[in-house]
Amino acid sequence: MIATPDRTPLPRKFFDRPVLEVAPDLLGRTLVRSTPDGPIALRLTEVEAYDGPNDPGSHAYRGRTARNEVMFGAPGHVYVYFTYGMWFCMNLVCGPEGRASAVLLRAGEITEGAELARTRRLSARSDKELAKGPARLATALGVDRSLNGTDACAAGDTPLRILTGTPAPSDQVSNGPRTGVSGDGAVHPWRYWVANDATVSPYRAHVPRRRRS
DNA sequence: CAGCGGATATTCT
DNA sequence: GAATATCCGCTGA
Repeated sequence: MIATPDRTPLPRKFFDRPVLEVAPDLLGRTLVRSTPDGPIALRLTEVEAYDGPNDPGSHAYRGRTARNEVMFGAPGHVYVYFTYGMWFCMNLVCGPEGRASAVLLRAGEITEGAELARTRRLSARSDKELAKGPARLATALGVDRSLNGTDACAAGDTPLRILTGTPAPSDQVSNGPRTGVSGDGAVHPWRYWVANDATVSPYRAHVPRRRRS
């Protein structure tokens, strides 16, 4: 069989599957962010699955709101949320439509456009840290709320798409509890990462923080 | 290196 | 009012 062309975007049917199938299958794939200043490419090394109605850790667990409405739409679209008053995080909506499941993109290795990513991540002490964490990943790629609802499967020079590429071999994929998730949602081992990869973010258990007076 | 406080939108109570 | 799918800069070992 002829090798798949490297720049082919993943089709919508890739995302129209249960989120627990899609999440590990995304590891090793390349995300391309096209900007007026040039492209940035990222090899995904860490993701987390959120399964709408069955998942207390999901933004969609308590139903549809203005913030999470993209999760209830078609697979293959980008859900961007703003958190802790400062940061953006990006997800890819999975199937079936209406289930409100999505994969949070937590970390990756910048493989193209590192110079551009560095200008957005001035605090990074090495290139390994450019996208080591979900908010860092979104910052490095210049992703904000204006891209919420973007179709990652559309043809042409779109702002965001995932290339077919080659997934990480399953024997190199590890999984465990999700980062920063509390309560009943913490029991699910739905964080997936490429084993022994230096760009994977450190695990942090959920810690409630006292509010300032 | 570990620990902790600050920033403060969005949602739920 | 309180918690959260986070990160950064400072403090002290």
